[in-house]
Amino acid sequence: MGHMTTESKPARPELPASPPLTERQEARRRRILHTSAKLASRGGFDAVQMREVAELSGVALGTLYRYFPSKVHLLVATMQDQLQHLHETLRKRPPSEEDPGARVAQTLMRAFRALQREPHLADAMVRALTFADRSVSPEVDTVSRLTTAIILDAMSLDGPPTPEQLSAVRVIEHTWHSALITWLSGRASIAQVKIDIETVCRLIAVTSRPR
Amino acid sequence: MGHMTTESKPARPELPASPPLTERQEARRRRILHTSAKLASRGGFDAVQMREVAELSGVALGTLYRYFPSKVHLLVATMQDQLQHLHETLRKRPPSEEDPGARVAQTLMRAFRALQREPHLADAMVRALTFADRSVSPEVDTVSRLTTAIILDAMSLDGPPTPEQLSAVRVIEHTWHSALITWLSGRASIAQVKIDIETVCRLIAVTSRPR
DNA sequence: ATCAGTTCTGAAACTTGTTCTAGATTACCG
DNA sequence: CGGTAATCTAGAACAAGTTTCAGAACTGAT
Repeated sequence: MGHMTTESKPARPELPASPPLTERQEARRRRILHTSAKLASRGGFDAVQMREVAELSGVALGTLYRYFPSKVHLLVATMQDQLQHLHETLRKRPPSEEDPGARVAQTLMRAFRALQREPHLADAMVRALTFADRSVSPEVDTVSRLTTAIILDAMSLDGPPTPEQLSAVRVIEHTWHSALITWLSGRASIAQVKIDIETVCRLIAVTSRPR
Repeated sequence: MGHMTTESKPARPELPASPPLTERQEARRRRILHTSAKLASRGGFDAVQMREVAELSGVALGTLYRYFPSKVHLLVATMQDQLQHLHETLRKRPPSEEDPGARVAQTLMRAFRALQREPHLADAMVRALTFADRSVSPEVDTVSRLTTAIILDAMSLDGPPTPEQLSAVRVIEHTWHSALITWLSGRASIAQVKIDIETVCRLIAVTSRPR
């Protein structure tokens, strides 16, 4: 995979992020993300080829790399994008269960069903996420924050979450990502993922009750 | 990363696995694994370069690929190897805690400290593990079974584990892998990983008690 | 409208995983 | 020991991620 060295970079001198993007730049960015999602839906991680993304987006390869400094950056950004949509969708139909743990489980299973409809896209995004090295940390962190927000939303707590609840949420996220990976690589069935999610969601009850 | 297509392969026709290896073949395999671990210890996933592994192992590139059909296969096999060692080491000093959950947490923290001594090696192995696609499933499954065995050992149950306990162990494994990734990519501190492990290990208490 | 600086393009080059091929070596069988 | 099939070697070739560079197009300020 080319270089992908783990060296520290001198605080990326460019990147169209700090200065606000012009309209055409925003459009380019959007076009690239769209192409990326389309190719990913077709054939997963391997099907997203930088040259092809550039070509289909009507952009030079160098430009693609200016917007997204690596394939992993691109796919993580794609995931951010998709997660935003998901978050909005989920917001509209809040979970119906009573128990907070059950609500979270229900929400995650909804998300899981959405991923099942686009397994290749899921593959590309999740693989990129777990393969990301330190240079992608900020972007991965954003994804993580989004996921946390979705779970906390599902819990619909009265007040702010306790540290214990936040720990439980972290563990739920861990389980969620890892369970997805086992499913995507064919080592776990859908039913198994469901069980794992339901199992980990019991932690919410544990951390809500006084010990 | 070259090809790495996701297509199904025709049930690998060769591979020195089914027929027992000759002595020289066993030696070659061992040499390769050793080189792999050495390079990985130096610079992580990226530092394990197939040409260099071949050269340092005194083996042609084609031979390396005959023994390990991809870089990910090689690194997962390396992980298998390391896990065996770890398992034996852990067996010698069983955890001292009373509570099963605490025993598991203690064991995993020991393993974590071992990984901290070779963070680059840990990086290479864990990244390979989570990046593995379907073609590596059998090997990844072996690693998973080893990990399960280590955790079950730490629990030192009286009888065979209940299905609920097995679910808890699965979730613990998920958390373990994912927490390692966040640590390796610099998004979580050692202390944070510790908290996550301790949090998830509470599930053992939950699933041991009658509900 | 012009100029300077940035951004974008097109194309080649480079890196590393992976595959392929022709010829040597080795292992095993009679 | 001789022959044959499997294995190994050396090296080229190929694929896809990444970098680089010269020049065209665009932007913003004057």
